[in-house]
Amino acid sequence: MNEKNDVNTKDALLAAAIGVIADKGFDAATVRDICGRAGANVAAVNYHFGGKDALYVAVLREVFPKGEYNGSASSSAPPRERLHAFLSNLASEIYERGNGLVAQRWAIFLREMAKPSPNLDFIVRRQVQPRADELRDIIVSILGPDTPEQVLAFASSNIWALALDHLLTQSILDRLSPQRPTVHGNMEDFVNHLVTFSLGGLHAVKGSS
Amino acid sequence: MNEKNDVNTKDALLAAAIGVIADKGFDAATVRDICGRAGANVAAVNYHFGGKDALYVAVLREVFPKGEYNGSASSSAPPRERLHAFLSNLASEIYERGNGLVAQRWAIFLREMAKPSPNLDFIVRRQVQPRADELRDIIVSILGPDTPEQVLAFASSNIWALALDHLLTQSILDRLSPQRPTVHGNMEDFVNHLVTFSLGGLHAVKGSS
DNA sequence: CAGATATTCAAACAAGCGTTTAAAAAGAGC
DNA sequence: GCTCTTTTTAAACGCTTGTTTGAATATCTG
Repeated sequence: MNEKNDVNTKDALLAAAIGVIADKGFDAATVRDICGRAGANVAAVNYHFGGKDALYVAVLREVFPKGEYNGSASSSAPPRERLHAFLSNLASEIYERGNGLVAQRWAIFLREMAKPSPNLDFIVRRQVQPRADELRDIIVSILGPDTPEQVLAFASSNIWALALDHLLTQSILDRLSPQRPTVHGNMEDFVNHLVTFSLGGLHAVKGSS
Repeated sequence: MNEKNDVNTKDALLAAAIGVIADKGFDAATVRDICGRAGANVAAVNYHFGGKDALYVAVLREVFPKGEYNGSASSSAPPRERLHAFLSNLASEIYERGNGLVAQRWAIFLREMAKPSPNLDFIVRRQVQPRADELRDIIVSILGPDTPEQVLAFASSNIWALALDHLLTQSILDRLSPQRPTVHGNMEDFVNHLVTFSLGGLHAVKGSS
């Protein structure tokens, strides 16, 4: 059967694939590169996973585990605190340094967002849906239950955009103002700014509807 | 020399390349596809441009012409009006329907943002810089000249993120809430919402600094 | 018209891709 | 220790990519 070296090779392939795909994206990642990093033969991917596409699916199941996200704060907490917990949690994940699994998760998510594959549905279900549900709940608790659907949709998009911001525009900002203050060194400032800006925007929208 | 058929073929190649690259991105675009659409031979790209990379440079020079952007509103107008003009102009460009040059411009910009090439510097200089300068000026006129640099940088990023939002997250939103109200049909609502939300956020940030 | 130049074309090239093959190596069960 | 199954391996396959080639065609020049 399969016990010792099998598991090692298969796991090594999976780990290598996560790294390469997070770095270069699925299209640019080559089977030879992945097998090279895993110390395995070129044919290993096909033997253990059945092909490059199937390996990608296995990678996504590993990187986006089911039912991992459980919310940022108690739903009974005051709205401002809930929003702060939500944004703080999101920001610390997105802007985390290093090559940990969380960073790779958002890197893969970003690439799928820019160039969707059939697997984006899966990623959205695992990664975005629970957070989006929570955010919507927080917004309703701020704007009130009678908020028009369109305002709710716009506001949700707005706060998502604010949180994802640097993830998406980092390449631009590097070229636009290379000496700008980094987010990493001012994470607390950044999150507080986000909360203040978001709440200001939400209240303004609430008053005008 | 080159007068009739040369110009025709060269222009046809350029037009075809713009379309294909805006659709699929530079990497996924093949010279055979481009030449096919242009009704030219496979060797035409190398003959007229010297290679695929050089063709891409020519495409970018065509799509991002120099000195095209002249600002959205008079700098003497009231801040709210300037911000409205700025966001309205940006939104109408980004969310414009059809395959016009403006739509292709933002499509190429999005792909470069997600996967930067050495040419992103050029695009930023032509496409982003003038708008970013104007936006910064508008924000200063709202927050005041003594605003800390960090707040200014954060606020600029925030409003850029709000404007680019749907361009970046459209693929997500399609999967998250397929029946959401479209932006295209409510452009005026959307822009007004953006202005209100942004001003609310800015004033909140101003008060807390 | 002739001759030089510019352009098009079918074909081939080298390199890289994911995948397949068949034999060698390693391990499991008795 | 021997047999059967699982895993690894080097080599090759078929395909697509961007690019090159050299001959054929078109265009311009004097």
